[in-house]
Amino acid sequence: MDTTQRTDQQRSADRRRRELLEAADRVVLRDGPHASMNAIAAEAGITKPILYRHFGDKGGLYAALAKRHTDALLDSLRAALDAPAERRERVEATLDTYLAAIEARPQVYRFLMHPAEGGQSADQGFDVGQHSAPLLRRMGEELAQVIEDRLDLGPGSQLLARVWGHGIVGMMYAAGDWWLGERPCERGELVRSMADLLWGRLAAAGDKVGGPGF
Amino acid sequence: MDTTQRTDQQRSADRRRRELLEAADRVVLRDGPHASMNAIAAEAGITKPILYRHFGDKGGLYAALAKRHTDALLDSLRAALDAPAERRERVEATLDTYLAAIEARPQVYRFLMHPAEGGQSADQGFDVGQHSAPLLRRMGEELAQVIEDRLDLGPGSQLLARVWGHGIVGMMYAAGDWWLGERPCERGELVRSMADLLWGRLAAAGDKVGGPGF
DNA sequence: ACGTGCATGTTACTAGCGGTAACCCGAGTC
DNA sequence: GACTCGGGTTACCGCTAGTAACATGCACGT
Repeated sequence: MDTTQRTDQQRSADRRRRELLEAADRVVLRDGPHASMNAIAAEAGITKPILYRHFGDKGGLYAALAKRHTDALLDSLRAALDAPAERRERVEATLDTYLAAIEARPQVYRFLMHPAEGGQSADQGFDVGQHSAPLLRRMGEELAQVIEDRLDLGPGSQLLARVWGHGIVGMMYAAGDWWLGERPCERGELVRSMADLLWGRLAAAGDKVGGPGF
Repeated sequence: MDTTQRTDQQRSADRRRRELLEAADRVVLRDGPHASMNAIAAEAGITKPILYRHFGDKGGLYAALAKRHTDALLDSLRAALDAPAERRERVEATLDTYLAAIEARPQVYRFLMHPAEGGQSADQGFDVGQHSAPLLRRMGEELAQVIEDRLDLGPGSQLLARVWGHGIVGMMYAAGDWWLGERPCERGELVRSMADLLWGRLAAAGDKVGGPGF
């Protein structure tokens, strides 16, 4: 096997792949998560079978596409999480970073959270597991790792960290989604409210007069 | 218009509708969220156009189906939330009820969280809003109402309650989904870990030795 | 008794999707 | 010049959601 030849080919293929991904990106941003393979191929100036040669199937293309955006988002989240500041400030910065991202590019967000179900081949056998968006899982695991690394949680810390990682990410997700739809307040206010929740204000709050508390 | 006649017709139509929904239920439970209209019609012993006459389109059928399950789940959650006990106990009971539900019937859960995207007619115009599952939204609003009714949160209580409602529901969702996929622990342990998070243990935890805390 | 609505049901179709087989062509190689 | 081989296309398959048009049976008014 000719090694340099092989690398040349691979480089060319990789360039093509990136071009195709960029075209796909444009289409998904324009048409939403239901962008068809035909449309993507047309945008890239080619026809379907090439896409299939490069990405296997629609799920493969969408996975590749999602990976880019997910990586980018995770990078900025890591940056916010690693900043030199108090814990509460970091938490707020991370929440704010996430919200700013979904606010700035809602279509990307929508695509990442709803990878269009990926056809029926993927879930034949009905595994149930991993039904939620890969982005959520990855964010959850990442946050869990940080929590476990940095916090002293005593026995059972690993499990606790993972539960919290996924839980906090879910909180961010659901509250963010609701906020994005209704825009009931400024971003900062939402951030503060969520941080308050994480800081135990739910447990500390007093009952309202007139009945047993929640 | 003959009123009794009309009610008779309506009652008959309603009965039929319920039968069809039950058939659809069986198919969705068996085949997952991608159950086709053909399959549902076959299970009901009829053919497609009847389904379309009753439910308009696939989204309508799925919405009707989801509403039943969502109502049922929300009823049991309300029961847990309204039990006469301490706040922490109630929170744990509610979390446990939710987790027990998704554990007992994962296919239903999967269906409720991923209503198969509902075709492209629904999101033409690309609203972005309300992208997450209706079940999440409804649970969030419901919980928000309870929080607002029962807790004394001072100024801005309404916004705070809604953020927390959606946030807690999201936490439950993501952690539950992860747990269902990996089964890393008993249900009770997950419940306790989440309650700990809500009770402020994240803020209270000490830094690990060797660096600035999270 | 007889049409006339009207709900219920069917067959047969369209349009579009994901995915694939088969062919096609130009560039490099012996 | 024949020969392979990567990049590309056309034309198709099977499946889906959704619909139009046709059939059937039961209640009604006259």
